[in-house]
Amino acid sequence: MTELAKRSPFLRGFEQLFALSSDELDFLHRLESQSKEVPARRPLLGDGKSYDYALIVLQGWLIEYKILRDGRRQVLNFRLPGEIAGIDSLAYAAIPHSVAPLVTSKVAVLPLETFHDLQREYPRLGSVLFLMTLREEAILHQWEVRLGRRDAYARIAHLFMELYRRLHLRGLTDGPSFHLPATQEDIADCTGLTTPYVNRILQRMRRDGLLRFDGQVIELLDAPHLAEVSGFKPGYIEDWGNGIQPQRMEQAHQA
Amino acid sequence: MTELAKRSPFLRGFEQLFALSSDELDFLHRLESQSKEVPARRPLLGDGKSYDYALIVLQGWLIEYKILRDGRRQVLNFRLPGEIAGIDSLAYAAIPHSVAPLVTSKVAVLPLETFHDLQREYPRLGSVLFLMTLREEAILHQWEVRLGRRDAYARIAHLFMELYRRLHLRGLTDGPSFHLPATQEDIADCTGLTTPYVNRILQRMRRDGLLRFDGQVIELLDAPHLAEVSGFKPGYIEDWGNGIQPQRMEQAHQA
DNA sequence: CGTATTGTTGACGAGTGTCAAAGACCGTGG
DNA sequence: CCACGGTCTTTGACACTCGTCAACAATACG
Repeated sequence: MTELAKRSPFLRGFEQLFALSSDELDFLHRLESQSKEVPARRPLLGDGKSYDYALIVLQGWLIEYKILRDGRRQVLNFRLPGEIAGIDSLAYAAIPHSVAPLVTSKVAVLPLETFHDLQREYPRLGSVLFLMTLREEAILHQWEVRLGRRDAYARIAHLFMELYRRLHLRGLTDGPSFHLPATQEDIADCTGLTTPYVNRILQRMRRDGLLRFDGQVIELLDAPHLAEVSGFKPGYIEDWGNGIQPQRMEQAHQA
Repeated sequence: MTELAKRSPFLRGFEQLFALSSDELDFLHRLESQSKEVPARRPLLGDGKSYDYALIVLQGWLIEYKILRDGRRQVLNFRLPGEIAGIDSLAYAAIPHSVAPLVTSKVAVLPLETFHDLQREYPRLGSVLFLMTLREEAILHQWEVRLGRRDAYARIAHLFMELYRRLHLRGLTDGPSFHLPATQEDIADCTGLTTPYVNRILQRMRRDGLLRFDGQVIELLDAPHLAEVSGFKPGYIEDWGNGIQPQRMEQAHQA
């Protein structure tokens, strides 16, 4: 149990799906062992450039984003501990977006060559990565709906709900609160809004008694109502499919 | 060559990446052989339901979409010939979106079991599907940018450019024209706009001499300018990565 | 030929964006 | 310990893109 609590979120992502063989475990361990700390806000991967590796997030928060010609920015997704950023290096000579940490974070390099080894020699692990990618897609679909068909209030509420649940699955929430190291500008660039407007909406949410924040800690005071106004349903995050249930996180949480 | 021109878009998707062994070819052929015709606009997969199969599109146009509680709709993506709809059945017990054909189309069923066989016995094919999924993701990223950070004019222009290039890769364009079996309401639900507004924008584009359409055929009169105003860059569609170049399509095109 | 679907138009209003300035906050160095 | 500079948040006044609603025209379809 203490043994298990020490698992990185990356390893837990696999163990949620099945028990790892010791070979597989070794392999994943080796991957993680070469981790390095990266400073906040300094891009790790640049749109249009070539890389022969992807990044495994071990700690912290990364964003994937694009900058338009006129300087506007759209955040495409967050990358939380246990997720992989930049796998598209596999499919593209020039990756089609940038990646940067929001705060000082810890990442491990995953060389494409190693990735191919993984696919060849540990097909079960390969399948898991494939599944992870499919779940990524489901998340992106939600981002599309949010951007295309929800108003500002619902967009922000929905984003917070999503982040809360994603973090919760990883044992990274604290009761109804979580740490969100994003500026209002970041939130604006996630939701397709502008900074001043995000500010006004956040104030309204506070007045409505839906949330509270000091510093970078957000507390969801009324999650059910937030879910209601934003049309948030957690299925795409928590439905683990095919009868495989997510391992209970309480252990890690209270560790 | 005539041999090759007869290949389905699905097969060609694989052959763009490497030469198929005869075993692999047989396997894919068997998949396609069980195709059936599906009528326009009648949903094939329903949001929240369970399926033990995905669909390979052989002919026609499908959309993936979500309906919100209040009836609004967001189209998430198109599925063109050669693509697979509903692979998320793999990752979710309840798929998180609906799928429907825009017009009478031809699809083949891909049982999940068969999919697992594929992954096990034809790892190279599995890799291709993985790559396809990564490219899906890049396309979804573009949809996010479009919805989040472009105005109505650019959204529509960008959408048309994307569709044109995606179709072109499959040899489904006709010079500067292509068949788009979507109503203005469909376009509105792709771009996060409303039908009347889409209508007005389309008129402006016509007046600006950018495009023309009769019936469901759209002709791009000034693709460079369309690309310019919408910030469209085709890299995410055509960059085939890792030195693998897309097979020339002219052959199929003029067939 | 009707009848349903799709496209088109108008008047109006609401939701967000824009721009610019002022406060709050926070780390840093003197 | 306070002053300073930078980043982030908050505010206001105003403009404008886009949505809403409703009617009508055109087109496809059976």
